[in-house]
Amino acid sequence: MPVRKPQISSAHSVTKPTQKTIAEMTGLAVTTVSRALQDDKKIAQATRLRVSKIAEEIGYIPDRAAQRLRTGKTKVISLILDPHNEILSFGNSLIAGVAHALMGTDYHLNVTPQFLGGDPMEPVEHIVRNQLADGIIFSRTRPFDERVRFLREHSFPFTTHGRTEFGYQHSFVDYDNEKFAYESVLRLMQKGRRRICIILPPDHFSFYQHLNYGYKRAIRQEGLESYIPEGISLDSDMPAVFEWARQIAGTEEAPDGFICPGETSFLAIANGYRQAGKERGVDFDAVVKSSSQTLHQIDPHIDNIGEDIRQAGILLGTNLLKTMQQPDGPFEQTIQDPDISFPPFDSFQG
Amino acid sequence: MPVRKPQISSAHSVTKPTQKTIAEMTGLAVTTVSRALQDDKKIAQATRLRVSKIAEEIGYIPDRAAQRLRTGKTKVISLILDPHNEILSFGNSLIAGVAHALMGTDYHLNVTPQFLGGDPMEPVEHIVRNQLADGIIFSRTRPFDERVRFLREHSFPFTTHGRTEFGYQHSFVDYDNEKFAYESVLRLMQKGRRRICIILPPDHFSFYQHLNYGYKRAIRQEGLESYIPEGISLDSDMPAVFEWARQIAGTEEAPDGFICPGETSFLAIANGYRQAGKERGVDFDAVVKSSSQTLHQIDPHIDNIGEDIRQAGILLGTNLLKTMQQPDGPFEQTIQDPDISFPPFDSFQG
DNA sequence: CATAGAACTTATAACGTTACAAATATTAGA
DNA sequence: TCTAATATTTGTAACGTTATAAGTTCTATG
Repeated sequence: MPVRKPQISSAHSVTKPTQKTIAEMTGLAVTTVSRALQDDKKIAQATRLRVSKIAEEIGYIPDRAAQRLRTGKTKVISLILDPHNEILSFGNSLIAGVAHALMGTDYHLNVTPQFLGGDPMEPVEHIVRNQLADGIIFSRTRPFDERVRFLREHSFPFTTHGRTEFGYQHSFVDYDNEKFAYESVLRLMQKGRRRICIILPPDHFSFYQHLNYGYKRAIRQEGLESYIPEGISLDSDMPAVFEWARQIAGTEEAPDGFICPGETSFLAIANGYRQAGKERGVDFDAVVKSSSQTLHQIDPHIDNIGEDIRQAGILLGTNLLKTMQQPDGPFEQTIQDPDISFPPFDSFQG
Repeated sequence: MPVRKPQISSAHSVTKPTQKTIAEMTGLAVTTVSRALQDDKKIAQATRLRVSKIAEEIGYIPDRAAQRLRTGKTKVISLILDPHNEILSFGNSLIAGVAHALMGTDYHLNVTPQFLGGDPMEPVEHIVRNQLADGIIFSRTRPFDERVRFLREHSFPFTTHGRTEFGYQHSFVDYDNEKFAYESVLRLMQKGRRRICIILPPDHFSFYQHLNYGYKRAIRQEGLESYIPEGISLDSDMPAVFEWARQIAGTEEAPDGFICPGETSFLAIANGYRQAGKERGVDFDAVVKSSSQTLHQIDPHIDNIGEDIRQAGILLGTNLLKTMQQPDGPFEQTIQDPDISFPPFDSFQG
């Protein structure tokens, strides 16, 4: 006689618990459960307590798809990341920071890759059109950033890493690149350098302006020579920078001081000069911007100015949350101060 | 004879178009529209064509929340990323690769940060419990990886970057670290190095075994000295590695050859040795594993063995898609070959 | 003790999609 | 021409949640 094997649905019920489950267990209506879970004050406190306790017990987890379908809220923050390598681990740090800010909230972090050289509008439009997030964070703003305009027009919450020059305001976190460049010039001059070169980002970015201004101001003020290489930017391929540095190192016009707003350009230049037989500390010096975890930790003798990108991520996350909670509230705007911690040096070095 | 007027909604309707919109425009039932959009052969080809044409015209985009609520499918692939910096731009490259593989499909990429030092099970459990994705990709497997076991038990589609040693099979992409280590030893020996040191990852990772085995095999074969530093791993802080290198460089037992399966350890060691007055190419040599875009491009004289992480991402993406389409299909397993391209060197260098 | 108001609960409908079963239209075969 | 089979379309219900409006019960006040 064939025996039908008993369906052993283990101790725990097979189907995942919903509000309906809780409603059946408590004898309440689903609506009441829903509102109790939202901690609606119109529901008796005793009920709210009872419901949340049972929810906890049976491991109830709200269905995000259903919530989203009903409310239109995705509970997702989208971080648009382009894989430039100006600062090593820029992406990692920013992700870590935003994720940290979102911990404890019911928001999820979604990282959308922005392909280098691709249309920066594309991911933004995609997210807005497909309702993929409730808020957007992006970086590398331009003075009149199309994305900012688009998101404003659609009243879509966002925060940026970097400033714009629109008449209206929006929430942002930026780094004081002007000060970075200014202080860098002074430091190099202090080391006796006169021909100081700065590697700038492509000129359509906002921080191009800031770096350039700080640099020029210090150069003029100190009566130094300005040197901005043609055809080389922060986004140039490393080999291109390397090759450029190697070639210029042997010429009359070779700079003896470099401002590198990112580790990669520094590495490329230092190597190029070395190939040409020139050593850092002897023939040239450099000030490098890096995030806390990298370069200056392995070479304490590098003149480093820090940009705390993880902290920027945290600020961006919390600011965006604020903006989403009260869309008409004040705009949170932070400009991070450069972390200057130069190693001591003997100004009369032999 | 009364003719049903086609609903002419104003030029641009204000509300976003749904299947209902299309149904009203065509006079079809919503069900028919739904099935036509799925290209169901039971629907007349003419109808399918008409529907898809209109859908295109009015910019219809299926509501993912509704689809998910109904079907249980999220159409999301989750990439779990831990922010180690063994290889610079590991994260960026992997993201770029997976995103590339997903292009053209209707799957979205979702990057879940795995906090360094956090429980590796946590993000996996979170995703499975909350139904946050249809498939998972994660890296840095362990021989008997809990995540693999968990996902298998839940019949949840996944692919890994790295192998495991379970009896059963699963889809993965891995790098031939054994060969990398082996070839690295040979290269260093070829350069006259005898005390060859390797920086290994923490020993619970699968690729610890592979690296270690390849290294040991070559060391034994060539009758060289093995040197594995205590307390230093690929995940050690850069300052710790730097400090260790600086100190050992001055001692009797200082290695003269280094195998660095990642750029950061190389940078730290090279700087440590330099601080101690020892130069690469003179007092020691190193073989570095890096992904295509970084180190060896700015210093062509570094002995580099490449790991194409972007390509790994592409494979992971496509393999996972395959696995999800046919859960009982064969497991795709790829082991990437190290890209060895040493610069020429004069073996009798003066 | 009646009653207004507060406190609390609930039924209904809807978000947009798709699975299922049922209905209708079309074609082929006798 | 009628029937059977096939091709195509449709109505209904449901996924899990929440907003709205409509209940119900309780409490305080006169």
